Amino acid sequence: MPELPEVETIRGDLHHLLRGKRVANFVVKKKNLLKSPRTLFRTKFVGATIQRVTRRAKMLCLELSSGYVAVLHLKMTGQLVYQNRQGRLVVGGHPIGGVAGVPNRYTYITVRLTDKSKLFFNDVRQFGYWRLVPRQDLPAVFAHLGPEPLSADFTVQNFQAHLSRRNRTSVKAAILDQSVVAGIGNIYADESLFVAKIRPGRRVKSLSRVEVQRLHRAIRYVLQKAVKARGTSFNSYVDGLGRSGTYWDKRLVYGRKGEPCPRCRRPILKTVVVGRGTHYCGYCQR
DNA sequence: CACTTGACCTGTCCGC
DNA sequence: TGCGGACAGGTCAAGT
Repeated sequence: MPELPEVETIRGDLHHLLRGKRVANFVVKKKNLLKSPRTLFRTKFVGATIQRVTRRAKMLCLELSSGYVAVLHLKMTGQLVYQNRQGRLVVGGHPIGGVAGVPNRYTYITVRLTDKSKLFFNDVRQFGYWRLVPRQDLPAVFAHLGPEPLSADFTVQNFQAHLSRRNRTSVKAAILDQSVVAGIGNIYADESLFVAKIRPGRRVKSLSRVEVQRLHRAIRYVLQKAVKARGTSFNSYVDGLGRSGTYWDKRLVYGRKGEPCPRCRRPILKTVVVGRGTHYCGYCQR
């Protein structure tokens, strides 16, 4: 699931829930999900206080009093579920229902805090990971990433410069490339290209200056709208913290094959671009 | 060098 | 109902 809006939603919730709490215990049931040694987690994660929760691209960072940062990636199916000390599952301070049995058989990491609350990491496909890196190494860890699309340094000029390094690919491949823009995934790529009225398979090189401007604007518009909606979720329980985002209802083309285009009412088409399911309007997008 | 494809895993859905 | 195959929101390494 998680692209920038979903990860940002989870970040905000977790920041309020975890800030100032100390890690009491860390249990890992699948060690392939750890990209740093378990012993490092025992010495630099356990016993440390979580000072804040931040985000870069689709990664979450738990910034620790030990001078280390836990860097988490949810990939396709990773979930973080917080359980308060009474055993209730909580989002943003409000108890929630609807999360199927947590912990469950896909709970591969459990963090117990000293106040008896817990953070569970579930991941059906086991693509997600946790790393632990010294804070001063973060710039190197993120060195390959392009600009944050919702930050001030994501200007048209900056976007153009990063895009032009992928002149020969499709524009969809380019905006999915995290070194061009950080945080866009398959859903928001299709949504942004629809708003910009550009076909996903167009070569980057063929884009006019105006089209690049439209795409830049569209990316910001779509991501902002999705963050406000708390992201997208596919069913009642899979947003990262157990509550569903509402962007799913607002989506324009993604997952709408055969449905009428919101602009011209012609049916939305589905093809494959860069090996990914791709939805677009064959009339509105050129 | 730039770009595309396969691999990593498991679950679900669709057609026969 | 069972079974095989395609597909799923991400990203690498390996291949062309």
